[in-house]
Amino acid sequence: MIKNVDFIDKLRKSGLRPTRQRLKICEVLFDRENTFHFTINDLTKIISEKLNEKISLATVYNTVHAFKNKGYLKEISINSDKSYFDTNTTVHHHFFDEDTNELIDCDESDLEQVKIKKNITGKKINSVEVLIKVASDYQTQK
Amino acid sequence: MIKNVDFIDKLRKSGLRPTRQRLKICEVLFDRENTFHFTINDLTKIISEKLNEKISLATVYNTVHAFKNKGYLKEISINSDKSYFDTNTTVHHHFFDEDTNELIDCDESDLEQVKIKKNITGKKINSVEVLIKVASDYQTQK
DNA sequence: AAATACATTAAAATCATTCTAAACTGTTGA
DNA sequence: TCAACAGTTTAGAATGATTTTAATGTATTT
Repeated sequence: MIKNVDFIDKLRKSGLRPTRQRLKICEVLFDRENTFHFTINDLTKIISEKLNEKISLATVYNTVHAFKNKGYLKEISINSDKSYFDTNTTVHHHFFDEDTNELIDCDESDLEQVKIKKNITGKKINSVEVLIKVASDYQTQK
Repeated sequence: MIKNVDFIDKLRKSGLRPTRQRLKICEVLFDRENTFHFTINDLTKIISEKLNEKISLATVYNTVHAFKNKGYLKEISINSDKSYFDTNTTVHHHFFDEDTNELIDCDESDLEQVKIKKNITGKKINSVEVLIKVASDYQTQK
């Protein structure tokens, strides 16, 4: 379990004031064993239902974007109707379960290094991301 | 150049009535040499500015979704604020130019086959998509 | 050509996200 | 310590993409 002072420190070092709201959100996002994937909606629900805290929706958006800009969160695009965020900010790939709308991290050993043989003149590669969509065997392909 | 009768035929065979609006949209999307990537906004602009046609926005959405459902278009998720569509419905990967917001198809030879070594029990893989984000050399990484 | 089912339309509704401007709070430094 | 300032939070309004509604229009069937 991570202590609150650690988050206070982390926030201060990033030039973000450690407010009650930001600390609560830190607890939800970073005080856990595993990578956490969420939408703003998920996070808002956890805050209000599980923690019984009242944080304005605008603040949730502000905070998540602030954390993203500081490199503590990564935004993932699966479909266009919603943004997913990931507490794992390393370069990695994903499985996306179309039955449950759940994102699952791939680790190093799950797929072989993606080799790109062409590059676009004058441009550098910023990221290479693989998204593997899966669904139940009996389902029809989308 | 593809003839209108071809589109009429194609639409009928798909169980879609060949209306004036659908035919116009077919011309824009499918009467071209290369793969076409677009947003609803792009398409609407072409229809009204280049073709001087008036097609209701709802119809553009309806038609694009109908074409997608029939497998004539593919939806691509790059970022969450907009949907991109692609007239190339084969399995293929993309470069995304972050300077211009332009999507570029990869062809077979641009990258080596992506090998997935793990699979999720009870689930089958529906798609494997690679997105390579590029930007000008002098730009800072996003 | 009537009847029917499918399509189009403008406008309203919806949903995620961003903006606004006022109130609030952490931090700084006298 | 406390005033002043800059950074934050907030509710509610605004925005922008997309969907729905319900009325009107049109292709197809008989």
